[in-house]
Amino acid sequence: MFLDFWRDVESLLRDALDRCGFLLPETDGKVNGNDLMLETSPHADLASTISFRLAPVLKRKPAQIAQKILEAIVLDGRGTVDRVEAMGPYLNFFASRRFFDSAVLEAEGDRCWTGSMTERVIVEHTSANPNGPLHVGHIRNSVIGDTLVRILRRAGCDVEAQYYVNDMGRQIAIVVWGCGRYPLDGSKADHATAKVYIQANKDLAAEPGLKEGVDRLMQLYEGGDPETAEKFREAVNYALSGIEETLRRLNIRHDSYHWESEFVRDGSTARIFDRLEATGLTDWEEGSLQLDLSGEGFEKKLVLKRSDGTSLYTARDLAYHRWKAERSDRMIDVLGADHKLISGQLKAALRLMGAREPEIVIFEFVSLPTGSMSTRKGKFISTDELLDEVEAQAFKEVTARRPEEGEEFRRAVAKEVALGAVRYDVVRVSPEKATVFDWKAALDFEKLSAPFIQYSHARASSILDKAGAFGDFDPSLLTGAEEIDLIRKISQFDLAVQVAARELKPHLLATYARELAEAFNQFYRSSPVLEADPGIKEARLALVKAARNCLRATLETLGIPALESM
RNA sequence: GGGCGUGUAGCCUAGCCAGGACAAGGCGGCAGCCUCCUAAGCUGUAGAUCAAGGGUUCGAAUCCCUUCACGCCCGCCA
Repeated sequence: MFLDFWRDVESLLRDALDRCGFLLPETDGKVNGNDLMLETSPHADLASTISFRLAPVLKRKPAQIAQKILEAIVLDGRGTVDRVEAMGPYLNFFASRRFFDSAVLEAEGDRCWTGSMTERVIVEHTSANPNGPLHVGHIRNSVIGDTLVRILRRAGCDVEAQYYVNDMGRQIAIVVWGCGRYPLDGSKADHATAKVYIQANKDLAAEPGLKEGVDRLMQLYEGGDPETAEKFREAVNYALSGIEETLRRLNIRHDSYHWESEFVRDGSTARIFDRLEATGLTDWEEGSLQLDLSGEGFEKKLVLKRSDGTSLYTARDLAYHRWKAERSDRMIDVLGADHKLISGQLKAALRLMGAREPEIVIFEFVSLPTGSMSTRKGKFISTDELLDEVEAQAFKEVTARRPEEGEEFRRAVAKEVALGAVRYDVVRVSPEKATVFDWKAALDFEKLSAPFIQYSHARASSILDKAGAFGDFDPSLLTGAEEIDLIRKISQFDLAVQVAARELKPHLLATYARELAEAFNQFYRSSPVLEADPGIKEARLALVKAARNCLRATLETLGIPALESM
């Protein structure tokens, strides 16, 4: 849809530039190949500022250049471009009626929501330590990760979502050690694990000599002691079952889980040591194996193996990344800001081995008004707690708005609204922004929120439901400003998905969703559908259906349920 | 101390990477709209020296430098 229009504009503009003999100046960073300086604009469907770029080279005024280019543009009257204007230095391109008509037809037919990307992509996200429940800090990882998975799938990619299970770290050894001292109390698995973990940490802090017991467990596990392995397996699976349950509430599912220990047991971590030693950049210092990354801009050496012979996280992670590289065209890791340095070192080490590097999506932290969260100290708001709270609030809202409905309906709607609200609240903010968790904002269901979008979808569904089947329609009757704005927004779905997928920025799709819902609500207010004259009525019904389909595709891509009624 | 990130109306955020047409939304404030397809909606209005200072440019929220504030990291933790 909109991408077709974009391509048509590009080719018109390129031809015109050729005709004028204007050579495009070298732009230093044309990241997305947009050397024609095209952008969507309030003044046109697409606008180009290319004249500004050409001005210094041609030594002429931008407005004159724009005029010159305009005169060289040849419209054949059959494509998606209707007309071009030069507004001073700006070249404004407008889509044709044919374009809007076909956008309505395609969207109404509901078969136009998948892009043409074909890469195999592995997205690793969440990967929280199985030592407690997901807290509101982890949600950011999970929601950004899952939304990226959905966006890339929508763009056409073959995506596998992976959870990298840390079963070899100290935190887990502490859990296993703690389970030997305290019983799990029968509460939800991840929460029960956290209680043991928190208590074990208190004991360790109070009595430093106890640390030896934990070290011993780690050595036994890395050495492959069967009895110890069984204890770890059990503890990790137990905690993981609770985490999975929470992810399910967030509408998140991983395609596969990969345990760190797999990469020790199959010898691939040992091969990492060999490969890195072969670079000549490693050293044995006091019995530990260290990698010198100063050539890659890292001051401190990276320790790969402890002096007791056990491997460190990064070493195992290197093996995991080599494994992923063999099975994908792209690897994407979603990581918290505290992983910035270590992920830079990981990439550097992969470079040294001649292996492909992952693309890292970093998100900044979510903190509480009282400070940062900590599983170890038991200082966190769990995702379960948040979802329960938001669901309760949503139930109150539904009850106030739809008192006539039965409890089952209101419960079901509250659940979907809460899920949407939480996901949208996380994904609408750009990942590099640190945020402070705010109960009031989390419980607000107004315009800048999922319920706003879900509500638009429900309104559209309700109209279609009341109308029943409708016959032939003529989209060219849709000429009102609100109608055109809505069609334009619908047509831009492919653009929104492509940009979000290319730049790995889920929040762009959140913005698009808000704009789409807004366009629909404005249309809804200004244009009666069921009461409209014959002809207009069918055309508007088709537009409502197109909008409903587009809203549904958008919500689905955000992992938010599209409700028929709320 | 070094590295990375952030700083946009009372509050929360988009725009910044690839500089251009009036700095865009939401919350909160004020004023309107339910004899009409779900008012979780729509319309209008007030509110911003885009942290501060300097520089580059025809043009800077956007690029460069300096300063300040906040966050994260600098472990034989993950």
